[in-house]
Amino acid sequence: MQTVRKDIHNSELPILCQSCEARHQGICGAMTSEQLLAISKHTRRVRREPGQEILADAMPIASYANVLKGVVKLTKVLEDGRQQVVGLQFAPDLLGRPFASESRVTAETASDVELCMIPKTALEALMSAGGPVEHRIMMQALRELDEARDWMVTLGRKTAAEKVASFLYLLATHIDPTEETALATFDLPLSRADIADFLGLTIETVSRQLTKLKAEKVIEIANYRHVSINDLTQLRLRCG
Amino acid sequence: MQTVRKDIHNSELPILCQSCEARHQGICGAMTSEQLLAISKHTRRVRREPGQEILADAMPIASYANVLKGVVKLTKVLEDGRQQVVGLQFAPDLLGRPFASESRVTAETASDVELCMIPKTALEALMSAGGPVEHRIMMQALRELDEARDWMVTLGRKTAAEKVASFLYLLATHIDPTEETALATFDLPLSRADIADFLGLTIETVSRQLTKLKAEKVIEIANYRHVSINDLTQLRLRCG
DNA sequence: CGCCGCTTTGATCTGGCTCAATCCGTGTGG
DNA sequence: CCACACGGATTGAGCCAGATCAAAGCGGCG
Repeated sequence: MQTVRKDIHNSELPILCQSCEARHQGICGAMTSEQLLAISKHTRRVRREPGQEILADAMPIASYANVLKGVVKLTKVLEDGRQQVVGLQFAPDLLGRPFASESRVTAETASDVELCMIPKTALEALMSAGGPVEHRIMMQALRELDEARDWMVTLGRKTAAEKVASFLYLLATHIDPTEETALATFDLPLSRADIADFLGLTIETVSRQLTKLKAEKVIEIANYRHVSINDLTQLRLRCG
Repeated sequence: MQTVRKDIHNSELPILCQSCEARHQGICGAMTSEQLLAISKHTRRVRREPGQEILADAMPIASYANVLKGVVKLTKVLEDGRQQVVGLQFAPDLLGRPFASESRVTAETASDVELCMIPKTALEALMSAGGPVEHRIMMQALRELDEARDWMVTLGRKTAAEKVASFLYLLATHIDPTEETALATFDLPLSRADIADFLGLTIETVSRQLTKLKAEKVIEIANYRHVSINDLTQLRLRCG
């Protein structure tokens, strides 16, 4: 699956960075080999199980983190406990709010996740240089803004059936960072409760809509988690 | 109302920029007087009535624009015509998607609006320098991302009553760029239809919730447009 | 095997939508 | 100056998509 890509500078690169997805599309792709070598002395690769908190809302951020594998959900809660997932981060997204002392969201692992932790000071030193690294981070922020606004349409104006279809379509097109086209089969990285919180629905409604898509042969689900998309065009059509 | 603020460099500044809000909090605040003088030769101050399109979705962007006065709504539509307002821009926000050839949203004036049009090439030249101007634009993008995610909670998890209260609270705290505290009285810059599209509700529901807030003495409305907030704490409490 | 947590399925309820009538402020023409 | 028409806003009645409440089903793990 994960093969080491050709890179003319591989010989000068830290071993761990050589096969790293972030080296290509992620922010590390904007660094010179010298910068990469320097920062790699401070980074730390970690693995997290589902349901672990990475950043807490309104808490100081000690580290940024590159998502290397798996899915991280960004959530917000109301005082009374109502929750909304406000974004999903896939490899090779950078986690952490640049230029803010505290996070504005809670970031939690949804699936098994691999992260590359980057100390706040180390990354901010690279950013303040104001070169290609800051630019790459800005591009990610702008992309996230576009995605957030797309999702606002889903939350505000789509039916439950359209919401669930949109969610499956989003996963199919985002879950594999190396793949350009939509994936026909994958494991759901989110529980029904997480999906409900992402779509602004209840668990029961999500379940019923999935059952409906299954009954209509658009998708198949095995073991509650493993999804196969039989008809991607049909799915796209149902996104509203 | 609008007074000329003290600025030690005023004498070197273009006349039009001297009393301009964007000179202070907006992107122009990040420019040197030389840059400001240079770019001011290309900018053009325009006035627009409500309901005018400034940027069209999926269309090339000819110009960026600084909002100097009034409110601009950013909208997206589904094929079947369902519409969602995905953001409101107040002075001194910059309008236009940086580093994209086309807009991802439609921008339309909601109220009477004053804009400072900046040709695409002129602003992008300043940005590619990568200095404080790009940084200031990045800060705006990050703030807009925070706001979009806050609004996702409103769209996905709040009741109609909470949505309307949140909308009024948002206006009270954003409509006047010079004022730090919330405004107790202002004119609604959006029609009931626009408000409904912002909140993911229908016109009728918005109207009923406003009537309810009026009946409960939290607000007053004159002429359908002029709002007075009697009890800001009460309003805040009703935001969920 | 038996418990536990997640998911599905069923029955009922309700907040917000739909459809329809009316109101009201504004602009227009007589 | 008034009569009238028009577009946005309000109000009312009834309905339905999705929420809520409740009861199984199922898979994984000790």
